[in-house]
Amino acid sequence: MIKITLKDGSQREYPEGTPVAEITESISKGLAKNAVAGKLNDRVVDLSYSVKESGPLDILTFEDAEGKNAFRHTSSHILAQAVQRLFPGTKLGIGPAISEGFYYDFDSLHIFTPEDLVKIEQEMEKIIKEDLPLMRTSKDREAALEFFRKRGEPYKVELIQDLPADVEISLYQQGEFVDLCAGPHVPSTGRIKSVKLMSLAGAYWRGSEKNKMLQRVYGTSFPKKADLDAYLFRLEEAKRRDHRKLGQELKLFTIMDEGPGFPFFYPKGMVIRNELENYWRQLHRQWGYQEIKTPVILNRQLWERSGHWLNYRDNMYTTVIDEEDFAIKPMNCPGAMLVYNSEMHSYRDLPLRVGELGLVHRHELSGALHGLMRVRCFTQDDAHIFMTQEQITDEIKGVIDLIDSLYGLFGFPYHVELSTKPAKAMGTDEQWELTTKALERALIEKKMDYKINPGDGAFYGPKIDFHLEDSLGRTWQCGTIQLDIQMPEKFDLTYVGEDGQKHRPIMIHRVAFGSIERFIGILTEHYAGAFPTWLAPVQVKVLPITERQAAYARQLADELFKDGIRVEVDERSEKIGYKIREAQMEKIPYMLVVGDKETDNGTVALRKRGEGDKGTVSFADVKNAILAAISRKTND
RNA sequence: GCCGGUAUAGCUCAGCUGGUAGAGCGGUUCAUUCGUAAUGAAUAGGUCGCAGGUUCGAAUCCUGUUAUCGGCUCCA
Repeated sequence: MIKITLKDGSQREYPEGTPVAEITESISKGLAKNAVAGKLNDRVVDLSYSVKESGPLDILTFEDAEGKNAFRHTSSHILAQAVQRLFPGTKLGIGPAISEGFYYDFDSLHIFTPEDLVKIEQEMEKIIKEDLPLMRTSKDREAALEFFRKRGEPYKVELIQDLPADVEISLYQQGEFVDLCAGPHVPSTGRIKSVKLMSLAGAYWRGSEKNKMLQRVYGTSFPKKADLDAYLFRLEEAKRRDHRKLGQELKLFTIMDEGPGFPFFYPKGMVIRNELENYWRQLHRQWGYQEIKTPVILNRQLWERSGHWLNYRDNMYTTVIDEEDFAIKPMNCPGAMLVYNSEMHSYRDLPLRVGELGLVHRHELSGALHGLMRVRCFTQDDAHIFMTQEQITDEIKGVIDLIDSLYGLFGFPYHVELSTKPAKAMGTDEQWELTTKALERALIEKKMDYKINPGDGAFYGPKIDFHLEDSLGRTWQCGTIQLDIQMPEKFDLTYVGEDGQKHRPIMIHRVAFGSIERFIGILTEHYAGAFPTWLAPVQVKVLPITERQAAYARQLADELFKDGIRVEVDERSEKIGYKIREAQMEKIPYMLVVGDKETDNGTVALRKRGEGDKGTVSFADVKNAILAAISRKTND
């Protein structure tokens, strides 16, 4: 007999070799219906797995991450089976489950079209109806290689060859279809109730551009049709929030053919930018920063000295001036170095915090461009902090606090990653060790959860990256804190210590917004275009019901304008419903409707975004409420 | 950069198998003066991304090119 401990702590005994499915059945019929896999002694297993050892057992359903994985993974096998039925000779790449579904990579002479997806989906539904059981078998290495060679699956052969020697090679079979797979899987294809193929894409074999490009089919699946519908609805909602669409509709920015990756900002987008920058300056003043501005174009020698010419050349735009090479800055640091070096510094000046809203240009691959999120020119809210070794931890902690307060203002969830030494890097391992440890210590002292991102540091130093989560669940790197002892050496930075000797400062590079452009993109999606009043391009719209109230409307607007409020009057001879509809679509936070009644007694009929008609109120009260919302930067 | 899709008026899109361009919104003008998400009428606006080619004839077919969208990170 074996002893099984269930999630609730209760223990049950079963004869050795009882399948997980039977154990599940004995616990609850309902659970058995929803079970997709088991987790025995922390190992995920099939429901058909015969339990031979005692230990804790979790029954996984679609609600569990690992259960979802098995469910989607089986879905990908069904996809591959359908494709091989419809397009015989198609070679299989890999077909894993991913966060929102699954994919399978195929090598086929036939180029798949969106119409094919419909046919494949129908074939998949057939396979689901056939309710084929999935059977696991294992083979030794030679037999497995032979098996896939015979079936004409070169990619599977390559995968087996790369498997570690001691690992069990398992196959899963459903009907005529067999795939190399570690599992686990749901017991039969009939369990996949609702499946949908989403898109087609090219993908390099094993993710390397040196390899052949395969055709990838993306899909998703759910145990219930309603769940699929809910998922599709969420995708639609995400599309409605897409900053590229909203940016166009709300006239915030545009990207034209004439400047791929180089965004234009319209007046309304500039309002948001300027508000963000104003707040940024206010915040940095509080945190003891100074501000500078360095040139966009600087000569080649500088970039050679900083190491960019050697390490970052592929991403840099260059130009020639009077027969001399120049580069358009991809980073602000070398300029800041020159500023630091332009005068002598005492230890009394340190830490010296120098900020710069610097416009940088980087050559990104054309296929990587994406609205404001991935561009070829953007404004970094940069700063360089020059300090002594003793000041490192406090300064890093200060920057973490600054960034946290900035993100908190918008209510953004974020997580932190620590990126370590990349392949292409300057400096010794000891230097990297020292700086990486310093960053880590600050994180530990701040009691922050973080994940290590190996090899993703800047070429001059390790970094702490802040990743925001947007409305699509994608994460975007925004803030970053980089610790650097390379640049101060390259530029021979010094300060005079208490001892009257010259010493080498250590430097922090850091950004909080990251890129103002990207941050605006993220904000747009976050608020679905309904920016809080302090950021809204137009904060108030005064809507006279007829021409008779035009003078009163203008008078109100003037008063608001004098107090710095961004206000417009809609004096067109349209019906009030039409004016309201338009203001609503522009996502204006406050509408002041004025008719004869309001004109006569000096009031307004307030309509607030998201709240609708608030009735008649005194103008002074509304004005004060608006001013308060702006100055407190309320998330309204 | 690579794979696939897309490119028609300011915006969103229609235009079947090739016969020389259409709607709605928006703009302008006029009428209307209206109480909480679209008043009516008239009118202007496009060398169909660009360059070649096939054809009597190309928005439509072919080639190239540019931009854009999705993907190329999730590893049996």
